[in-house]
Amino acid sequence: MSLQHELDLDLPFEDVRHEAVLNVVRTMGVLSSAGALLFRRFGLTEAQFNALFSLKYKDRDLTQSDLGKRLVVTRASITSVLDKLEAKHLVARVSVPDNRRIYHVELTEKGRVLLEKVEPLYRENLHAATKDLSEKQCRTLIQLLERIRARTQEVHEALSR
Amino acid sequence: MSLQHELDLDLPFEDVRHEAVLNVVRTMGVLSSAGALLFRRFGLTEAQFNALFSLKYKDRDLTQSDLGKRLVVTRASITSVLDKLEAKHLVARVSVPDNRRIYHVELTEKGRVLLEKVEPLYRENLHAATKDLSEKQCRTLIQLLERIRARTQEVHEALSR
DNA sequence: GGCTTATCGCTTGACACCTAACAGTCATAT
DNA sequence: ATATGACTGTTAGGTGTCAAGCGATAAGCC
Repeated sequence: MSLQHELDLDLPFEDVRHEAVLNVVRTMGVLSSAGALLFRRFGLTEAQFNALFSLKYKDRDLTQSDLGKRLVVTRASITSVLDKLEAKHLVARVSVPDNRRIYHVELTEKGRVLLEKVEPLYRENLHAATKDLSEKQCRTLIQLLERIRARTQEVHEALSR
Repeated sequence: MSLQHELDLDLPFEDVRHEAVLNVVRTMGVLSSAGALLFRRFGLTEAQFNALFSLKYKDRDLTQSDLGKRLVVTRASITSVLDKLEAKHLVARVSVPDNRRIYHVELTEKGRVLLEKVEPLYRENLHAATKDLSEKQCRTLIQLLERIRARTQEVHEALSR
């Protein structure tokens, strides 16, 4: 369905670039709420699932700051997400002898077991969502979005100055 | 820049569909933070700007629920956003004689003047962000995202049941 | 008229996120 | 050795969001 109709707009978009950007925003919204619905069945939020997922596929020890970089959120946000996960015994903060400032964050066995149940459904939904796209079209999409990100980051830097 | 590098991941994605979906998510994040940076200069949040923008281009009276549909947020969210905007005298809730349940939301003169300053910069950034895309590529992007949304909504409905 | 049902806006509580300020720890330079 | 600066994780305060539930109002039905 077109965005114009989806948002109950009376007039069509006059600017295809505007429409493209809003399509990204809207698609994110749809993906996000479908994800939230799935995760909630397991008592998880999106942020919590993303943290667990990152921890499962890490290939080296991650500090809270490292995790923040991967999830693109601030250290302060990571703290609160990990607090929730730790309270549920799904992750553990492991002290590092050499450096008492940092923790290494690890999945617990309980966390691993839970993720084992959620992840297949997550991947299933992921593939259902992109069912109408060929692999080549996926790659086209990725390329187009990368271009937008590159330019948007320039805009961001320009605004920061 | 590729998502793998951008997120400081050590291994490449093994699943192009997963990569595509995460690209949407990440692109939204970048667009959103660039937007937030711009709007903040005018004392606005993204949600507040979106509300003002919708109100400017409405072609009929909008209730809070109508506005919620266009912005794809719940009525509860609209209430708090409008509270903030009303406190700044940028919008007004106009009572409707025929139906005492509803308000019609209007831009005030002050709101219109403010938007007159923000909107050109918003559009400028929009075009900067999509500078590397031809109009045709924009349309391709839109089409690909529409397909993802359609399927994702099916997933959402399946999960709701 | 009187009843039910639906809709509207609002309130509350929970969550993720941000910014800013903080304290502890490490590294470095003086 | 000691002071400075950089880095890490935490806390506090505020925003936007949602879900669930409320009272008020409107619309439809008997």
